[in-house]
Order: sequence, then C-alpha cells, then structure tokens
Amino acid sequence: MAAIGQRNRLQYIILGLLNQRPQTGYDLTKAFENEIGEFWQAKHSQIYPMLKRLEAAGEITHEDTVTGEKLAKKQYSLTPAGHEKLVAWVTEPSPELTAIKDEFILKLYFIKTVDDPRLQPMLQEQAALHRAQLAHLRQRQTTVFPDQGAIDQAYGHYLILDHAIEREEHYVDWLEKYLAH
Amino acid sequence: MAAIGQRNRLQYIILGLLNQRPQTGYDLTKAFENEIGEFWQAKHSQIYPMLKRLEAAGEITHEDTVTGEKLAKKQYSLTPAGHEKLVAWVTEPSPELTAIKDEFILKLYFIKTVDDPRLQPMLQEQAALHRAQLAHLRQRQTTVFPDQGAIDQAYGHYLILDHAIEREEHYVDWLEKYLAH
DNA sequence: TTAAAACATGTAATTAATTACATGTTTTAA
DNA sequence: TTAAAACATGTAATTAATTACATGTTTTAA
Repeated sequence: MAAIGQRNRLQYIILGLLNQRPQTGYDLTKAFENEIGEFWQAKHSQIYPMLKRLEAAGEITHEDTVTGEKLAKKQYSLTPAGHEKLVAWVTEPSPELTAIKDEFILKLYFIKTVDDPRLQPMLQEQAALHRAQLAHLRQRQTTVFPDQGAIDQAYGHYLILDHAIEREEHYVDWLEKYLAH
Repeated sequence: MAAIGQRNRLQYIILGLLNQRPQTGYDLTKAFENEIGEFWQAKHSQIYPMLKRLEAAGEITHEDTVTGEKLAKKQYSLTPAGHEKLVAWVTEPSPELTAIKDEFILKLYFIKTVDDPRLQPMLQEQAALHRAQLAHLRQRQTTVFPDQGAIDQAYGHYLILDHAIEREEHYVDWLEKYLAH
C-alpha cells in the first residue's frame, strides 16, 4: 500500500484557516477567492468532502448553528490533534519550487519572430488583465491592512498579499518591456 | 453531453512543440523539464496517452525510426489539421490569470507575528532554493541564446525564458526584503 | 414588494495529473 | 569491461480537481 495522502496540501490549508478562527465551508471557499487563491486553488466541491474527511480523522469538529429562521451552518474548528498536525506541517521544510500554469506565456512560446502580428495584441490583452488584477490586490491591501496594527496581528497574511502585489507589478513591467511604444 | 475536452491545454502545447520540429514522446517529456516546465507541468505518463489521442484525431502522425541495433522511436509530426488547431488556439484570447501553487507562501500565511522563530529559517531556506533556480535559468539563457541570431529564430522561447528569470529575480528580492540583515 | 445576489451545503460525473509498475536499449564515464 | 545514466515507450492504479447537478435561505438593492 502506498503512503496514503502523502501530499494533499489542501487539508493543511484548511487546518490553518480554521486555526485562525472557526469557520464554515462557505467561509473557507471565500478565502480561496481572495489571497489564498493567489497561491492555491480549491472549489467548494473539493472543500466540503475534505471537511468530512478531516472530521472523520478527528482533526476538526463542527458545531451546528442557525442564521435567521432556518439556514443551517456548520462552524468547524480545530481539535488538538488538528492543531498538532498543522504545526508539524508548517515546521517541515518546503523543498518544492512554485508550480505555475500560465496559458498565455505558453502561447508566447509558439510565436517564432518579433514581427509576428499576433504578438503586440497578445501583450496588450495580458497587460490589461494583469493591471486589473494589480488594482484589485492593492485595493485589498488598503482595506485589509489599514494600519500597522492590522499588519502586526496577521503578519503572514500581510506577507503573502505583499508578495502577490509585487508579482503582478513585475508581470506588468515585464509585459511593458516588450510592448511597442 | 458536455463539450469534450473543453479545456485540455496539454494537447496544444504538444502541437506547438511538434510544430517546431518532429519529436518523440521522450523529447517532449524533456521539454517539460526545461522552460516549458516553468509554465506548465506534465509527465511522460500523461504525454504518451495524449500522443495516441492526437494521432487518433488525425492531428499528428508518426514515423518509426530505429537507433543503433533495435531501439524503436516514434517521431511525431503535425498534420495540416493539427497545424490549423494550433493556430486557432494561439489566436484566441487568454482571459485566465496565472494559476500558482506555492506551498511555502501558504505556510507563511499561517505565521501570525513578525517574531515567530520559524520565520527567518523559512525565508533563508526558500532564498537558497530560488537562488539556485535563478542560477540554473541564467545558465540556460547563455547556452540556448548565445547571440542575437538565436533570439531572432526563437523569439517566443526567448521571451518565456526571460520571464522565468525575472520572476525568480523578483522572488529572491522579495525574500531578501524580509530577511533580517 | 420583489428580483437578484449572496449565503449555505452537498453529491455525481468527468477529467487531469501523479505515482507506481513494467520493460528494454544505448551511451558515457569510471 | 562494466555499471550507471540516459534514452525510449508504455499501462495501471490512485488521487486531485473541475464541472455539473441539486436544493434551499437570507439579504440587499431596485
């Protein structure tokens, strides 16, 4: 039998998010639509089954709550076993490089010459896309981290948002380097 | 019935690589270990079945060759239908942002304060990893593109290698920004 | 007051991707 | 001369991930 779930990083991300505060599957899904999504992707159809798995393994538990008249919610939180597993994961080395999938850059690879008429429109299109994403991330930064106190309380969150912003800045700079002026 | 293979970008990458020159599955696998791998990942166990699929669809063909006494190779090349499909893919817009998976950045997210004793060793470890990758990519650049003529013949390839190098440079710079000096 | 958006939770079917299994040849360096 | 590395091609089993299906509640803005 192969080592079960040898990788499976999603479980650790969920443990980490629940360590910050108890949350519902819906809340976790939203987290992947914000900063987390810049460095890992998951949809609710992957998250809900994982929550069941983690609960079955005794690493999280849930409490049923109701909003309004009858909207049922499950508020999940870490057990001591779950917390231990999270700490172990954060502590171990991360020897793997960033895995990137970028369809646009791939298309670029198949442009043979600098005067290909498709090149400039492609660069323009991507520049617009990444400028919009950059503006979005900068907006997030001012709302999520309005002052130094907010940074001090969620330093790691601040770091990854800063990283995402710098990445987009450099992506746009790179595109502009090859944009005809 | 859902649109079959609506996404499936791997097939286009293979078509693009075969458009440059006829190649074997082994050659394609090697391409994913170099620059292509910076922007898309695939193993031979995904590539060989895809080659069969593309051939069955009439988009590529192969020619059997033998190296030495009896080592059989299949040299794949594009058919006109395959070339058409490749051109259509390159021409259509690429509205999706880069998908990134970075386990280290995720771990950082769960570091709550600037004085967490795990922070600096984590940053150091990643800096070493990315500096090594950067050195590797720069080495590639000098060997693959020794002069302007090489660049002019494979401009897209030059662009993506340049992009990969800048990305690693900025990653290292970002890590150093938070490294205690 | 009402329609749309957001909140909330799940499963089924399919596809993508990795890891492991399986086998053999040729070249290179010790 | 020989062992290791690289070349070469595949399939099986498993896991990861997406898309589609399925259903209902609450809040917000027109």
